[in-house]
Amino acid sequence: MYWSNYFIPTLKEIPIGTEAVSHQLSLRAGLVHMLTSGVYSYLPLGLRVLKRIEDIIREEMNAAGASELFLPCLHPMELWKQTGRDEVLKDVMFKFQDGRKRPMCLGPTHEEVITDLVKGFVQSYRQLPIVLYQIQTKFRDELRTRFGIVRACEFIMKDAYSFDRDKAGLEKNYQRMFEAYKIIFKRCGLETVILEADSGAMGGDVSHEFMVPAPIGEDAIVSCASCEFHGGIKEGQDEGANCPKCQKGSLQKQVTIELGHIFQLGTKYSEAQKAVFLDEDGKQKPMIMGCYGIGVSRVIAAIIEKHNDDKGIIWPSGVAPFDVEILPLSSKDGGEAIKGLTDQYYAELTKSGCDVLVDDRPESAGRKFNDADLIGIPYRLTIGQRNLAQGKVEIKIRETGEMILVDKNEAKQKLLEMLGK
RNA sequence: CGGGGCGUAGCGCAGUUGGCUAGCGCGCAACGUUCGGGACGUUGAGGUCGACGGUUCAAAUCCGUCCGCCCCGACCA
Repeated sequence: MYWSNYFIPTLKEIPIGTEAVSHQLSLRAGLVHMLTSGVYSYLPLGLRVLKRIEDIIREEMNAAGASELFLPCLHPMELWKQTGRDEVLKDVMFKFQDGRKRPMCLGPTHEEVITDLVKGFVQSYRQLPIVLYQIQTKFRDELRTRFGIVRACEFIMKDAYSFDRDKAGLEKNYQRMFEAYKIIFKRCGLETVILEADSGAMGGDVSHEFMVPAPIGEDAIVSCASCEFHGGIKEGQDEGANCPKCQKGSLQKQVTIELGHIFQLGTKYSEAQKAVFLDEDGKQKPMIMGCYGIGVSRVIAAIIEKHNDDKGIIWPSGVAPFDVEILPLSSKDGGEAIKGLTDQYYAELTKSGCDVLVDDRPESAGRKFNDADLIGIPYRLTIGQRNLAQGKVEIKIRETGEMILVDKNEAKQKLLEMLGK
């Protein structure tokens, strides 16, 4: 991709009305744009990151035996009445009437829709278990939006649902999802704290939250300094109190962002919606359900929150919008050689499976360097007359700031090694 | 939904005890000079001062109502 032919509107100054680093940087690096409070467009660079994260999620969900589908955003209120959640969630639902005067809402979550779908196709225990997931926009009428895409009215979520014939099956699927989540967040460059949690309006008994400690979190937790105990702050432990688990360490307070939440739902929805199957013993039973969510757009904010410096974003390689940025410097003489080499690297690296961005804009060196630091591509290949006169080009590693001069004929190989391609 | 802050050009801001044609920096357009860490000069385009109403000879500035955005809290599948 050539920058001059792409759309990366970077901002030099910090936008007004932003406090969170991730909010500022997602705006400044041209990742997202606010339409109105809590409603964001994803610009090309932001969309690339989103797709990288989605692909990681897809790989791990598929590996865990889940099948991807895509459910509607438009839901008839009739469906929500079946579980009574039209009342429970009435404050967060965007509700309206369609042209035929049917009461409708924009889906804030999809338990009712998926249960309705599955019950129509499954009659026998032989068809279970089933695990389905989707990556889709959710709509919640948040009175208080927060920190840009961290808490928005319209956001992207991965939601998965498991259907089992018995509790043992549910526990097995739950465990698989639990393990998949750990891998997903790790691949996104995030260290998570896993917490046993309340099921809230979702219902069910067992539930775990995947939290990332960050200054802009919405939930406070306490962690033990000497064992791996974590707990919600609501449980009443004070900072500095003795750990209830090991009795030795003192509790430290942390603020966290919730990125994932998984639930063992049981039969709450299947009973209400009559999603039943005929078991081996000839008896009709409600399906045992679990649901598993990840706030995908929120993951972007968490990554930026954890991976940045005063110059900008530092993308972990697994989610970076590009692998390499080639930065040719304009020059009075030698311009042709620089351009030729740039195009050659671009073609060769692309052919080798790298996503490459070329900053071919006729801008000053300083500006291009600063923009490169801001958008945070892991590796930068600088081609300038000064080094080229010695037959060298420069590779800069965004994370460490390390700069390596390499022979121009070895740059491609070196980069492929660094990228592990 | 309670409390606080803010709203002047695409972005960041000044101007607010009422007073001339509303200003600065960045960005943008043109030309020239530059070219390894946000270059320089010259010229230029760009504004319902958030909206509506009021006070006044005169309102970005004072008063009222509303709208929008941000932060804290309540809420949060």
